[in-house]
Amino acid sequence: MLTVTLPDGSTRDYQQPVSVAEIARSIGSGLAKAALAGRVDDELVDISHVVDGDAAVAIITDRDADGLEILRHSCAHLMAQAVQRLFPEAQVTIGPVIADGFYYDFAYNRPFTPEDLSAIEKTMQEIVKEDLIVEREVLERDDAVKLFRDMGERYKVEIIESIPSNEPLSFYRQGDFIDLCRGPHVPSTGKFKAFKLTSVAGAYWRGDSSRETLQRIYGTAWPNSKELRLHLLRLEEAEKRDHRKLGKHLGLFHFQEEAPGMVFWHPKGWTIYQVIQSYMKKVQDENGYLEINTPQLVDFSLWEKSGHAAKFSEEMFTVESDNRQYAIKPMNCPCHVQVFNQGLKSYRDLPMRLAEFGSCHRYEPSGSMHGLMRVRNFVQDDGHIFCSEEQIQSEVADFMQLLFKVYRDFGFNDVLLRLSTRPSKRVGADELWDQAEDALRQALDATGLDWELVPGEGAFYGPKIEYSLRDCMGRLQQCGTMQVDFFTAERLGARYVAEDNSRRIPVMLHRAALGSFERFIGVLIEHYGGALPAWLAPVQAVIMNITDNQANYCRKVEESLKNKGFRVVLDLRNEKIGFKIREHTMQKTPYLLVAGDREAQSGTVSVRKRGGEDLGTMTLDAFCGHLGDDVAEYGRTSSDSALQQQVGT
RNA sequence: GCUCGCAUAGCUCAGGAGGUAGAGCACUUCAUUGGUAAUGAAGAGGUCUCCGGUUCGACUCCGGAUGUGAGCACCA
Repeated sequence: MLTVTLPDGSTRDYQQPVSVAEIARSIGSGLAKAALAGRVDDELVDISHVVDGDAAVAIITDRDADGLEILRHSCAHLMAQAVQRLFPEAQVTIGPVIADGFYYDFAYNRPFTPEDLSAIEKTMQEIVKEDLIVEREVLERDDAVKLFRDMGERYKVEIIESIPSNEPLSFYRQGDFIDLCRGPHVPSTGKFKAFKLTSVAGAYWRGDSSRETLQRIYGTAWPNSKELRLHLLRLEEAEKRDHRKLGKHLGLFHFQEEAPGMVFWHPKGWTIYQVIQSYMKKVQDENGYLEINTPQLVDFSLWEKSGHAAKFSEEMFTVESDNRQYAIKPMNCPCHVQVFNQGLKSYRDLPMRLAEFGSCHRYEPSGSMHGLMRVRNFVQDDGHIFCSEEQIQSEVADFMQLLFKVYRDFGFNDVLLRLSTRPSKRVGADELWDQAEDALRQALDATGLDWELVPGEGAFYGPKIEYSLRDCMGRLQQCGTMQVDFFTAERLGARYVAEDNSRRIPVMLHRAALGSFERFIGVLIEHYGGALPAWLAPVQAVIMNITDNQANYCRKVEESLKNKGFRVVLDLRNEKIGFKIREHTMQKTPYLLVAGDREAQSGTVSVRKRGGEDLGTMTLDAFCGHLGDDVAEYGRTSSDSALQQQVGT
């Protein structure tokens, strides 16, 4: 006799051990059919799993997040089986679940082509029709090694051999295909309803660039074809919002072969950049930062002293002049220490917050560059806070307030916080790392927000908090950073006089809110799909005449709006009004002002928003008020966001 | 940097057994002065990314370089 408690709190008694599938069947035949797996006392299991004691049991279907993940993981197996049917020489390696789908890496003597993908997809459909039972088996490690060695699957053998020998290993078999897997999996291959193979790419075996390249196939899987279609639609939408495409279309910037990874900003793009920069300048002023500016070229020896050359010399641009080796600065920190070092500093000077819109050059690997998102020349909204150990926490907390305000003004309410701790290659004593990591941990806890730990991803000189924005497509964009550094100040000889007249080494906090202007603008363009809010829009309003009669009136309107500080342009071209409306709508100008004879006579403008909304005819003053309000709103959206409630601002 | 693609007019893209190319939009000119997402006509515009090779002949085939795309790796 055993009692099973279901998620709704109800209980069911069974006379003898019972499988999850049987429990599902005893609840209802519909559920039995939909069952993909089970959750027994918080552990995910196959539906064949037998419950032999009192337990809390939930039936997992594809409506469940876990169920969808299981479906996708099983779909990776399905794909591997199909690949091996079509290409018996292909060796299997690993095939995990990723966001929205899965991939599987194969070792094969040639890359897969798009034609191969459709063939594989077809074979997958066939296997689905065959509705093969998926069975779990447990093998001893040595038996497992033998099994896969006999099949000639040397990658699997390597994986199995790397697992401790005393662990029994589970395998899943479907027809003639067997794979090492923790599971659980769907009960049979008939359970898949909607999947699609999306792309192929090379990937390194075990993620190690010194090892062989495998052929990776990406796929996506959903509970039904409608959701699959929606997903594909979302991908299309994302493609339309691609900042590289919009940057060209809206005339914001360009790249060219002579300066790979470096931006040529056009007037409109540069306007956006300048608006953001003056906004950040203001925010920093209000928060006690002192803006500075430091040289582009700095003798290589400084980078040796700071420790950057040892780790990044390959990625630094260098210039030789007068037999001296200079580096084009890849970062601003060492220069900021030089500013701090001028004059004897007292504890009374701390915290000293130095900020610079610092242009940096880094020789990024060619394959890593991506539009504005990853470039070789970028400008950070960089800042270094020199402080005492006691001041770390409040400085970190203050910075977070600044950061959340900034993000909210740009229209981002969802921020993900991650703490990256000591990497294997690092400088300094572990006790200092303990201290630095603790300081950040406490600062994170103090926000009351959730945060994630990412072990081993810190900078070589200290742990860091990374702030990622969730954009409107649900993607995470890492922008802000806060890093605690106990080493650089010491290496570069920074000292201050403490209360007891001793010389102490200041702690250095490296911080940026936007990260880089380039990347941040890229994120903004994609987040807004190019339709930037009025405060950021390079052109806030366009004034259009209907016939030449109103040209002078339009010029007056332009002048008066410009005098009020608005960014407006005139369009007096000899074109029909519909044509002009269409063009400026496509250029995503927030406000389209039309002036015909009626408006010219009454001193008004007819106002249309880029979305097509007609605000009617209003006086110029009324429009100025409207636009002024809109600009003052920044990009702030829903006032009830969880983030705002939690940080209480 | 690695794997595999891609590179044709300002932009978006066609094209051809290897015989130096085409559309739409944009641009210029002319006509048109029209009230909320495309007025009409004409014109101009190209060393088909670059360097080699094969060939009577290469934009097309082969090799390389550069840039770029999707991933991977990297990211102070």
